[in-house]
Amino acid sequence: MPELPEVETTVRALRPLLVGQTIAGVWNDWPRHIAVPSLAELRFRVHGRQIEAINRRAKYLVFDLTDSETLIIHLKMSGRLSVTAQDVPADKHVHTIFCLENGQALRFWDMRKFGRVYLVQNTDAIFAKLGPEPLEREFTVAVLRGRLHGRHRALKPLLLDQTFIAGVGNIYADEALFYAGIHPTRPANALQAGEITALHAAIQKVLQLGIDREGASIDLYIKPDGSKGDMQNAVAVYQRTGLPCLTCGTPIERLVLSGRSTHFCPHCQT
DNA sequence: ACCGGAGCCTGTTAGC
DNA sequence: TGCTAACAGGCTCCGG
Repeated sequence: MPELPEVETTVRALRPLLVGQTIAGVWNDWPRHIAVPSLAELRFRVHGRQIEAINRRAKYLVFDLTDSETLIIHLKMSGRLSVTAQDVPADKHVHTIFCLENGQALRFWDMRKFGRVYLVQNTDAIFAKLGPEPLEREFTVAVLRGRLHGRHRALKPLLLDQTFIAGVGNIYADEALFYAGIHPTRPANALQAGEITALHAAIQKVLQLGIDREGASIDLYIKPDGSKGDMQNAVAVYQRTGLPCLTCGTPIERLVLSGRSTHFCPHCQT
């Protein structure tokens, strides 16, 4: 399940392989992969356009193309991107391929077919509602405090809400609450000042750790070169149900909040 | 305005 | 043993 660190790792790996390259064509065997526009129009509009830059916004990969076209890819929970020679046979789970003029191809592997491709000239419709980028300088303790104010919702589902904060998913939400020492069911507006500071620090800490370790290869995520990340070896609570807390030894517990599995230490998180 | 839940998918796993 | 049903999860849409 690619979250901010996994998407960032993917962006960094793709950049040297794709920036400056020109798109020659699009192969697709599952048109619903293309959210907007139609497959036919996407083919027409990306043909001959060069990839000028690749960046990340929330969990989206953002490819700036020439002529103000922007190609956006969301990996959702099972998406993987890789760059290989065009003549490499496609795996059955590859549903979209961008062929390049240099003989290489960007392949979108997506076993569960939740991922989506967008091609737009104005990204506002896709990005307008997203919350702040948690690793940007603008995301201060005061900003977090302001966004928590007046919210009654439990913290875990709130951290997963992309309009509240962008890029955090199930793994890093659990990890952040653990390091902040906050129980996942605590209402957002019940946090003390010190807890908000701790939560802010914990969010940044776990996301940066995830980037430094090149993502968590827990479910289906692997890096574009096919190798695993290393963050799965550094999780404190995620999918560690029944195992001893790294801090106090108490068995990690699991509960379901808003339909999402949630892992926490009942002793350290209050 | 806010929030929870269904639905989209398919490989894996638990249970009969 | 072989089969089916439940499960996982990011996000959008719908209803309370």
